[in-house]
Amino acid sequence: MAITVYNTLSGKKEPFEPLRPGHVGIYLCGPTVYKPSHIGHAVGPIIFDTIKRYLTFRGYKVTWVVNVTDVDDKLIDEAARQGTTTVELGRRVLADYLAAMKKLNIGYPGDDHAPGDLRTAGGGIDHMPKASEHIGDICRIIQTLIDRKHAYVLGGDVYFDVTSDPDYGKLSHRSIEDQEGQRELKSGDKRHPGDFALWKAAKPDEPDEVKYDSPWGKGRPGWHIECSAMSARLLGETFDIHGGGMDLVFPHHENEIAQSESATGRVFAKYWLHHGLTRFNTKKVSKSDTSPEALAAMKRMTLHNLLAELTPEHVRFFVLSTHYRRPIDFSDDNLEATKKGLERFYTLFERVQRETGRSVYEAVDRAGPLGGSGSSGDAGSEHHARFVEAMDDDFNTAGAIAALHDAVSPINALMDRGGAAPDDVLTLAGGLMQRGRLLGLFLIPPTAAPAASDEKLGEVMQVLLEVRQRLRKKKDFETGDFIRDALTRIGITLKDRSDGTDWKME
RNA sequence: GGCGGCGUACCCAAGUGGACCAAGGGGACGGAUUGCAAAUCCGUUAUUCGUCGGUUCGAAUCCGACCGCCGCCUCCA
Repeated sequence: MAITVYNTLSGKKEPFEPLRPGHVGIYLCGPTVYKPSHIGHAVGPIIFDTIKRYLTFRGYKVTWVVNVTDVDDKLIDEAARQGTTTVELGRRVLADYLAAMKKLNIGYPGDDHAPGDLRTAGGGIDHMPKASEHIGDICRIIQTLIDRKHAYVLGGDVYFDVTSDPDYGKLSHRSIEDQEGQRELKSGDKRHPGDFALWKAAKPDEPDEVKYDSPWGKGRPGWHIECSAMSARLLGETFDIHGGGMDLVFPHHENEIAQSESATGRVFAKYWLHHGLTRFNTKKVSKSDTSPEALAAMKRMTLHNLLAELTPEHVRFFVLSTHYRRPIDFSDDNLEATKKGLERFYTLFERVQRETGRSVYEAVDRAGPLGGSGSSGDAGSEHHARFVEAMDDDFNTAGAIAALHDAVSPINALMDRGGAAPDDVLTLAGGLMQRGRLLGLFLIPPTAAPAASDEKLGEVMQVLLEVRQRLRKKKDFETGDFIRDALTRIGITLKDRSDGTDWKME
C-alpha cells in the first residue's frame, strides 16, 4: 500500500517517495503579515497539519516549515496608513495568526504546549522563519544568480532574467510566449516584461527599518526570493513537498522554482501540492476585494471573528470535509450541516461514557497515538482499512471522514441491542477516535457548555428537572412539556432517558 | 486572448476505464423506540454523473465540441 499525491508539476497523481527514506521535508507558504488573517490563511495550515499527522502515523519523520513574509510593499503601505512601523504591524498580525493556530491545535515553535502534548502530537509546524531574518541568505542567492547570468542589476534593483531559464513556466504550464499575447505588459527598463524583482532599491520615502544593506545598495528583497532562501536553509536545496494555495502557482511558485533551480542546478521541490481557495457564497475570499459585500464577508471570515463564532474543531472539520484541492465554500447552510455531522460523534462518545462508565478520551489518551507502540482500538477493522485507503489516496480527508461516519452506526446499534461488553464498545469507539485524531479531531472533549461550570445554574436546573419529573409522574405532560419547550427556546435542550434527564446548553 | 480547475441527488460531497444500476453527511419521508419529544436504530430518497457526439467488449471516469461557474495571467498593485 503506497501513498499517492497529486503533483501540480506533472498534473498527475504520483507515488509518494521521499528523497530520504523515512524523512519528509515540507515547506508551506505562510502569511504576509500586513492584515488580519482570514479563513483562507488557516486552510493551508489545517491541511498540512493533517498531512503531517498522517505521515507521522505512517512512520515518517516530518519537518514542516511555514514562512512568514514580513518584508513587503503591502506591509510598508499598511504600516504607513496606520501610522505605525512595519515591525510593530507584523508583530501584531503574526500574534493574531499564532493565536488562531493555537486554537486550531496546530503546534508551532515557541507555543506553550509541552513536548508530546496530545493536542499537537504528530503534527505541528517545526520552523517559522521570517524574511527579515534571512536577508544574508537572500543576498547570497541573488549574487549567485547574478554570477551565473540568471539575473542582472538595473540601478539599485536586481531582476531575474526569465529567458535564461529554459524551464520557465513548467509549474503553471504556460510559456513565456503565452504571456505576451492579450495583455499588454509594461516592461519599463527590464529586459523582458516577465522578469521579476529579486531585490528592490530603497525609495527615499520608505521607513529605515526596511532598508537593508546589500551589494547593490540599500533595499529589500522582492517577493518570492525569501522562500527560496529560507527553504534551502531549513530543508536543503532539494526537498520533498512544497505547498500553498492555488493562487500562488503563478507567479509566486513559478518564480521560486526558476530562482532556486537556476541558482543550485538542482531540483527545487519534488512534489507541489496546491489547495483550493476558500469562497464565501461562491466568491473567493480576498484581501484585495473592496466591495461592501466582500468587506462584510471578510470581517466575518477573519480568523479572530470566525473562531469566536465557531468552535475550532468545527472549522477544522469543515475544511477537511472537502478534498484539499477543491474550493471550499463557506456558507451558513454548509456550516450548519457539518456541525450536525460533527455532533453525531460527540453524542456517540458521550453515550459510550454513560453506558460503559469510562471516558473514551481517557482510554485513548492512555493508549497513545495510533501507530505508536501502545495502539489499541479496532485497527484491523474494515473501517480502519477504508480510512487508510482514503488518506493514502492524495490525503482524501473527505473520504476518510466518510469512513469515520461509517463506524458510528454499528457502535450505536451494538449499545441499542444491550448487553454489549463495555470493553468491546470502548475498543470500537476508541478506534474511531484514534482515526479522528489523525485528522486532528476529537483531541479533547468538546468544551463544556459555559453554564455547565456555573454551579448555581446547575443547581437551578436540578430543581427544575425535579419539578418536571414530579409533574410527569402525575401525568401532567402538558406542564412538563411547557418547561421543556420553554427551555428549548432559550437554548437548553432536554433529553429524557429511562433513568433520568440530561440537559445541554448551546 | 492564454493557462489551470470545476459542473455527481433537494443541499454539501467522495469516486476519475470493469468490485459503481455511484460512498458519506445534512435535509425530507416511512417504521421501531418514547406519554410526546430529543438521541438512537432500520428503511426510502441519482438505472444516473452539465449537454451533445466519439473511442471501447465496457465510461461519471478517456477524446472532441458546446454551455455554465471559478481562479491565475508577473515591477507599479
